[in-house]
Amino acid sequence: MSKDQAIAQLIKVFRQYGYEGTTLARLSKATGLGKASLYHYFPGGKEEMAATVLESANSWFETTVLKPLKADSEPEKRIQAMSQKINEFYCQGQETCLWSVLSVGEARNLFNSQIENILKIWIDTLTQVLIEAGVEPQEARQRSEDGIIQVQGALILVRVLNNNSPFQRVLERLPKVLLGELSHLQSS
Amino acid sequence: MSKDQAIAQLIKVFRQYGYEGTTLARLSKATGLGKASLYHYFPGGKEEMAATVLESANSWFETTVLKPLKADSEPEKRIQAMSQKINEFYCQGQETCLWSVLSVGEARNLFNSQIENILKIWIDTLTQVLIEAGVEPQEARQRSEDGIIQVQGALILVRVLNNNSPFQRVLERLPKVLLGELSHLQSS
DNA sequence: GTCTATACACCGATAGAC
DNA sequence: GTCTATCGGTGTATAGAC
Repeated sequence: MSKDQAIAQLIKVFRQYGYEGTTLARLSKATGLGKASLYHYFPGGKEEMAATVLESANSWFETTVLKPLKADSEPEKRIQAMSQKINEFYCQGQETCLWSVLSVGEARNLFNSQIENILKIWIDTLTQVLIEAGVEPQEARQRSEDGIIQVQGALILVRVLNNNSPFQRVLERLPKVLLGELSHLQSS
Repeated sequence: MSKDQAIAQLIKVFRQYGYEGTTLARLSKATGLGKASLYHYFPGGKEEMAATVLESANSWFETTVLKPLKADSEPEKRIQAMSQKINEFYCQGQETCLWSVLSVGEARNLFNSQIENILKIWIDTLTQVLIEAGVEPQEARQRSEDGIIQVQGALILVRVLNNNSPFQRVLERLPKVLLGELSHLQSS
């Protein structure tokens, strides 16, 4: 198993159990590697594994979700592309958000600056698209934050209710919410 | 220190660290009681402490947040009262939601049914108020879910960005969002 | 690179004195 | 009720054979 293949398995464990709930035994079982083998790939141990997994997720997010936002097509198209990729990123809402689970407890001290960075980049990128679509800058920023709020909140509801339809609903209307076609959330 | 006073301290630890990140050492430090004293109050150990804390939070939520929703005043007033109490419940957004942290990892197996119950009651109660306010039943349910989604999502954004203004904004407009005064989220 | 074996700290939990 | 002392188990991490 290559390092990249291992990372793909590790991320599932951190997502499901959070940082403190993730044990080397679970990581070992998920990858099929012994503990000592994990330390061969990640000499820094659990903390390095989490950091690597987070870096990998952020990188995937930037290239797959954010890059299409900076494309040269109409803002509407870009936002729809983003919504689709978000759906993939969270596996139709069935997967917990790595960022939200790594922002609690001790993990917060270790990783929150990385998470804060990527989230701010997301907000900024989305804001820029909305501005290009003709939305006032301040309003654009609020709507961007609101869109992300809805995605994150829906993930929690899905997890608790064991039903991913709220997530699907949020994603489907996300373009309209952002572009204001529902006259939604105008600071009014 | 009485048992109720102890519970008030325990809840802070579980909120901050989640279930697996909460250790008896931290619970002991937060309450000022030795581990053995904690076992005197909670013979079932950490699991019983978490269950008690969750039960206490749910009870507070039902009497403080949900009861006003069933009052005999206008729906608008009731919803505004709810928003105020939610603000208290989450300490102006500075406190993590106990439900969301107890719905990950192993804690999910132990507590999610309790959390699912209280969340469904919240949705149902809110839906009923909106129906009384003249909203169509299906639309009322969706808006109720959306309101809760926004509260939960805002809490995550606040935690990651170290800035509680998204939470304040969500709470301020919550009545309008629910009552549809922003023509918000009509299934259109 | 992967394994078994192991070191050492901390975990949840208990015993028993006071 | 609260404490100190301690148990068995598990946590992270390492050593060393292959």
